[in-house]
Amino acid sequence: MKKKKTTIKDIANVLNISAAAVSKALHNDSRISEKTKENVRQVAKKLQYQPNHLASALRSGKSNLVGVIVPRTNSNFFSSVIQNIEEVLNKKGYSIIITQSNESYDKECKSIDTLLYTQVDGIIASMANETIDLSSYEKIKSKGIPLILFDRGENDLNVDYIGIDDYNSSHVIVEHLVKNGCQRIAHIGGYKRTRIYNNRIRGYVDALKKHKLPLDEELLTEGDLTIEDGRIKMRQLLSLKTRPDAVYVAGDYAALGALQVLKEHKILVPEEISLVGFGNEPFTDMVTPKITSVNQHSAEIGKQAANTFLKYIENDTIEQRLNKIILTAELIVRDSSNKKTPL
Amino acid sequence: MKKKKTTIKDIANVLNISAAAVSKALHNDSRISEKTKENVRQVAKKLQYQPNHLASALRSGKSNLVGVIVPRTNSNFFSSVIQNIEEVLNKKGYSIIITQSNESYDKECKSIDTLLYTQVDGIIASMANETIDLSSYEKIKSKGIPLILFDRGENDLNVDYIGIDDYNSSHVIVEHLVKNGCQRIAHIGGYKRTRIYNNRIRGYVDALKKHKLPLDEELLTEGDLTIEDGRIKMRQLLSLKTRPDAVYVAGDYAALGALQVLKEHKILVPEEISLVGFGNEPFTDMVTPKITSVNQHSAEIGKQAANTFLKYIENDTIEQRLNKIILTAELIVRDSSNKKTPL
DNA sequence: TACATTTGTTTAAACGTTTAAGCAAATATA
DNA sequence: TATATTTGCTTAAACGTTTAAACAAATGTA
Repeated sequence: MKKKKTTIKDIANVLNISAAAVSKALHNDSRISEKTKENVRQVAKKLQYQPNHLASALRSGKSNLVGVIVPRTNSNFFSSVIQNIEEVLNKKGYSIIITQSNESYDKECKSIDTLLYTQVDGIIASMANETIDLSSYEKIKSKGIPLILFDRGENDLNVDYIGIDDYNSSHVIVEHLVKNGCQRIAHIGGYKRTRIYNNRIRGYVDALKKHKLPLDEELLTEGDLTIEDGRIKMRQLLSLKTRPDAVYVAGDYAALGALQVLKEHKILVPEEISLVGFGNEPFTDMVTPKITSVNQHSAEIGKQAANTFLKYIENDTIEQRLNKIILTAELIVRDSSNKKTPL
Repeated sequence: MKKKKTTIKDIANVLNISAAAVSKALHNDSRISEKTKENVRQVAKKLQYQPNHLASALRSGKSNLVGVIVPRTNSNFFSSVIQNIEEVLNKKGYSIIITQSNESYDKECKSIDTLLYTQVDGIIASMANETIDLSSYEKIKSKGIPLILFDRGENDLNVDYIGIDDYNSSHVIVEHLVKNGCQRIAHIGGYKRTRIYNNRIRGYVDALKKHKLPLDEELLTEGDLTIEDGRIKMRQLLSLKTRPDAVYVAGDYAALGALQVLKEHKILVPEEISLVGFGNEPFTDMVTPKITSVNQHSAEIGKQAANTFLKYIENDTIEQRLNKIILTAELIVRDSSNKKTPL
């Protein structure tokens, strides 16, 4: 059933030249005559020659493949990062292999093994929520393969990282809420063990201090930031003796869950409780009221990650080390926190 | 900088046996003694041996890689299909390479070339909206590589296809709207050249006939079904002399755009105009009012696609031919079409 | 004219596996 | 005991490229 594939040798046979000459002709080697090159191109086309990546990668030690690991692809942030990585790398002759960890540590380890096995030339990754043990990532480093982290990183790995300033974003958000007259600001946060969520929490706490607002343990929660998590945490906040007058949620999906609960309780947003999300997912602009959120510059992150990888490829003497590129996030103020009659 | 990678030869040298013996030991060949196998395993572990996929794939002619082509990954439907494909294939030792066409024909061709170049053992694809010329897909077939299409297929390719019954779905939707008292049903459709959208349109037209409803050209539009497209088409419909009393949109994103316009015009949904989407994207359940939509069985489609591929791998004497697996879609009735006082 | 350089090609080895074929030693069979 | 079979390994070729080295022919230089 399997059709015989055309190889470089088949072309060589037709033209009565050596396989080496064909290879060089296809790579536009200066030592091959224009005439031979033209002949090779024609025969290649006629025989529908398709180079065998496995063979060339094996021989040259370069696969021209880059692995990308993301927690999931069905978020706008990640798919936009991926698209931009791909755009930059394709131009330089690289293809990308996308794998999803589904926020699972086990799946992430398997993905890393698969990518190493496939002999990728580099790995660009955003870590799963669950990941604490870094040995899988250390393995990548120990093979001498460039590793670039984005969004979800880890200082201890001592590699490049591209992300936004989470700590500062929290400050900007709290400041915005205070300006709108909020005094009792809650935070539905992610798990502290994930660096970015920890930074958002630290930023939240410090910003409250800065504005001399009470830091109430009850107003600070940790979770996985799914829609359901947002619903649960919001219900929890509503059941407090003194409800918050603003909720800053560390992820848009959870913010959406929170909004659903608020609407179910007929609580006016932002009049009674203001709401701020994080990530600027498209739906934040679609729901009623539109949710204030933070733009994470996914396109820029993708481009920078790809370029960082290319930097190592173009100069393989550079040793990898902790090198953070921190972008300033942008608060997009929408209805959910924009009171008509601010203080 | 590059660390030397451990090969099968390194293990062989340590144990003073041949590389072939090591290879066989690692593959648990029955002709290798338990003792040697154990030794090999230990040394492999100590030297951190990682098999070189390129070499084994080149030699054995099997890459254990399957290419997946989707228009985009940031939709719940596609990312769910992908996740299920991956789940089934991983169990059988296959990894998947995901590529996005971004609905672009050019990008799709490039993706196919990359996948063929990477020597994937099969390709599972959903075609880009733009794609009319099938030569790229013919190329896959001509190489004797199994090709499985899902959601967006094409009869002319004569390969396996897994999808839902679009034609019948339209009937179910129209029936539902009629039962709710709607008489003038519009359809914001996708491009006719894409088979699934064509089927939805045909189903819509035939269902109207069946219920003896007027078929008004003005009520039937074609577009790319983005949010913006939905907004434009909805505005168009509202500007008609006689407005529709129901709108069936062939995609959820466009349905969302349509809903936004309806809300901006303070039109009551479903009281004045009923709305039905397609795809059952999570946000249909999040907006107000919740949008009635059609569940496309993404998980099932993913699993069936993967299993169809495996069928060809397990028995390579089967010739590929047009073989459709059509799943029955499920209408999820929500607020946007559920009138409190139906006929 | 004699030698050096350039041009256009070939030869052969290498990349890291897998695998068919071969072979000696151990074990089974008659 | 002689022969057949099994066990446990080795040898060597192969997969389709790339590339360093070699080399003959053509061209340039003095």
